[in-house]
Amino acid sequence: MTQILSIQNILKKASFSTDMKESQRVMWEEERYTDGSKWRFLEHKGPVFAPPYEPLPDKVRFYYDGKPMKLSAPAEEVATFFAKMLDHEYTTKDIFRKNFFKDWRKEMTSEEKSKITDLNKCNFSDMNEYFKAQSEARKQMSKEEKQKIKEENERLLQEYGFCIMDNHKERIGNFRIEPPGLFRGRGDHPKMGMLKRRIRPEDIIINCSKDSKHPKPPPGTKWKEVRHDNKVTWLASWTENIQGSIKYIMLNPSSRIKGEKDWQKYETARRLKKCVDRIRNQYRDDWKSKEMRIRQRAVALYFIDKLALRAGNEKEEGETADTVGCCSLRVEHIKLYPKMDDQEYVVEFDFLGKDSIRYYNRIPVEKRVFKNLQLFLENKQPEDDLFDRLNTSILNKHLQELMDGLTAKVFRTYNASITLQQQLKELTSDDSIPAKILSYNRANRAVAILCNHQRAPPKTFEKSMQNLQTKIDEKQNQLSAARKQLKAAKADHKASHDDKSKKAVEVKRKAVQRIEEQLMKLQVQATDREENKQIALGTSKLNYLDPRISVAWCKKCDVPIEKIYNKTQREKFAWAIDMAEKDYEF
DNA sequence: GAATGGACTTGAACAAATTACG
DNA sequence: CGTAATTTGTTCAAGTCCATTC
Repeated sequence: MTQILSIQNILKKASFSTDMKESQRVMWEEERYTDGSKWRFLEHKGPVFAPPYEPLPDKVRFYYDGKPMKLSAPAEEVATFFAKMLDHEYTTKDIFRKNFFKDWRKEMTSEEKSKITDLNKCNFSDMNEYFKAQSEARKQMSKEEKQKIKEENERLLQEYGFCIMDNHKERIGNFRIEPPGLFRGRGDHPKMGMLKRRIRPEDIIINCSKDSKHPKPPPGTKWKEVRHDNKVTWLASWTENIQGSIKYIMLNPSSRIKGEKDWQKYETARRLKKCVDRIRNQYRDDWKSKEMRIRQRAVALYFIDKLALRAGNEKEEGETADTVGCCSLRVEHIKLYPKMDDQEYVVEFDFLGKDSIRYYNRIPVEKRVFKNLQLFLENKQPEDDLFDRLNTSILNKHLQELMDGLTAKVFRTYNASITLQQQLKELTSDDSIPAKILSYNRANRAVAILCNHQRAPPKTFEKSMQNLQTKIDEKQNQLSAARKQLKAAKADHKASHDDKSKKAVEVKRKAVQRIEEQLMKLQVQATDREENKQIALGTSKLNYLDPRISVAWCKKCDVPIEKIYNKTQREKFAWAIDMAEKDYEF
């Protein structure tokens, strides 16, 4: 309770606002509650369901064992899910095929079931061609047809894409129900290929306020339930059939409820900044503890702090891909090197983290940490837990005692934001705007590397790099040509000393200058792109970097905010754009 | 405490829209 | 102007963390 109250007080003091009028801002402040409720009034139109299945035209055939076969509608629908994915690597994977086939058979009639017994004898290529042709046809549609679709989408957005929460019209994040399809788990997921069933109104729980106009279910259907729970922020939910977890319809990041939460997150990280030295001293001390659980806790916290690792909750074995975070690291995920090249006490990490993204890092650690790790590894098998006396619950309980509201993920936020701030200070030159933006991207990149935000190198990367290089070469040729011309013009002017030739010199000088700038811009672009090959900047920008740092930097360096944040990002960070001055310190 | 459920944030992949280019 | 490259937006899976129950 004290925690909630203190947050409320912070909210009140800091005049949280976007581009609202003063009167509205006061209203916002009055709308914040101390009892854990999230809203007083909530009205919306309910979700938009996936369009019903449209059977294939008869000419599109499915072949079993070389012979055409007409499928019942339910079996055909599931078959189309597979047919659409034929070019995808998924359909070559054993688990995917096995899971798909098992679930597909459940949708078959008994005749189909007895006939179709081997997926390898199924030929979906005709269906696959059909869908390719369809999407090609969609691309070839006339301007008018495309415009019509766009207008229909816009109408749907206007009708279902917004809700009223308290006194504001807010954008909904995901108002469409997920369509049925084949589950695409990441990495080695044991459930990949399973059928994600179609969601019906009878599966949906609606959440809205009692005194609002309740959303109407589609004709002839009913909601599973209509409830009025203002302790939560979601508008609708349903239970998904793959993991049995709940999915939600929630508001867009631009909404008050998400913005305030985001702001709180950064305020918590700033509070960590004030006491991080104390906490670091504490865990360094704990490396010497006579209790094993405390040493483990302290080493794990060191990793979370230094390497920005995720907490690492336990996962149910066999239900998901085998991935780990800090607390769930196993012996097989680290290697210890007392000496490596010219460094001492090197730890090599190699494991699959969230989304089965590989984390690989070699890092020298302090001797005490190294000795502790050796101790933790004693008498263990590769598949044993590295921190056998620790889990995220224990760790977070400890962190809560060190600072109000502190959890493992706050370190990620804190280290990301503080790194951006430091890097911006270090890297920013008083150069041209493109050079400043390169500096910003480099600072952003340092954070993305810290957080291990990777992306698959774009398919066309090599080619686009080459194209850019060609352009640079061309520009260089242009430049030397322009310089020659300038020289000639100067000589001409020296000879004639007339106004006309003087003007010509000026014109040529300008031309050289322009080309130099263009060349510079291209070179900067090439550097930026090369450095960004496998790094994804978006995730840290959206989730880890206190936007006020970026806003302040833009103001200080005279960089228009539009160069850093696009429209959506400006909407999400409206509160920060409004709040931060050029001297803002994280 | 361990297991489970629930709510919410984070994350890469993919699709659509927009911009750059020949 | 049409096409290709790039950026922006959407999707939905996969985490974190907290509350509840036994």
